[in-house]
Amino acid sequence: MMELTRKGEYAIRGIVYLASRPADQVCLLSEIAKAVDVPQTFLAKIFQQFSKIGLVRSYRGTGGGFILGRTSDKITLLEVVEAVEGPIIPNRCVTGAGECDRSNACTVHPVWLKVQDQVRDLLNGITLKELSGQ
Amino acid sequence: MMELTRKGEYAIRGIVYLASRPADQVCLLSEIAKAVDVPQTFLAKIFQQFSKIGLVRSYRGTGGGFILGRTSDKITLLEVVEAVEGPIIPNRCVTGAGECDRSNACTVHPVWLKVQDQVRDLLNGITLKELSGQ
DNA sequence: TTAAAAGAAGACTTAATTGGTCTTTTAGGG
DNA sequence: CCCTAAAAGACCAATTAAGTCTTCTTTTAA
Repeated sequence: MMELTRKGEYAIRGIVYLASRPADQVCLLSEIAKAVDVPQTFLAKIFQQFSKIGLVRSYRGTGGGFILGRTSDKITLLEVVEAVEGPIIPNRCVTGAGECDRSNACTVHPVWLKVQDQVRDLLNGITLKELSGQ
Repeated sequence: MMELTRKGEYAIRGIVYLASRPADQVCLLSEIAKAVDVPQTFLAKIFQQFSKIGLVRSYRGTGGGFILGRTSDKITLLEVVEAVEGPIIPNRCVTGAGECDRSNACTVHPVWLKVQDQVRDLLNGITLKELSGQ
């Protein structure tokens, strides 16, 4: 339970590697994929998601590649994980509206809320800077 | 991410219902399934898993059914969840031996360990007694 | 204007989830 | 001793999700 998918694992590996590179120079996807041992085609989609929400900035064409969208101390592990895995929701209960049709009886509800909070807090306290050992 | 599967949801619903019933009388699977609105065939498998690890005790034949394997204050939500969803492991890293072949570089490892600990602690602190409102 | 690179869409494969069915075992009651 | 109620167990099937690869488009520096 609670296992990260490959996608999430790859996402973390990839962006942590990017964070470990000089901040001012673009990094090829092919380089990242090779360095962290992830299928490049898969990593491409992951970085597209990152790009859409500004976690990374992309440059196309010759000399293109990726750089971080913000400095590595301003990007949290929570953002990275949620970018590709979706929001952290231990149970349909905690999503709110109508999802928990048994809400009256659902005594488990508050427990999941607490789990959600704790995990989010913890992941939110970790930045790429720390993870990349800079 | 971190979402419980149906199986986990059903498992909780089912055993919480059982905990809400008189402790000294066996309860039919068909009754539980109907009460918590879960396919009986699916719930059967879940309760078989419960039975194997002693979370519930089963009686076959006429007048058979299920009762809790221990009193409801001695069964935690963690046990229930792990019984059907497997151990709480946010990332292959924390499983130990060889799973994290990149362990040297894996700075994320300790974070997942912390997540694992926190979630396990929290779920371990909740008993069926509380959940069943007794 | 061409080659390098990311963006986008989708096809395909494999694995997990969510059930169902049918047979077997166990136990109680007439 | 048979019949019936109930869980156990072994399969099986549909659906969904995960993971991977392919192909084509768009952008842009040289």
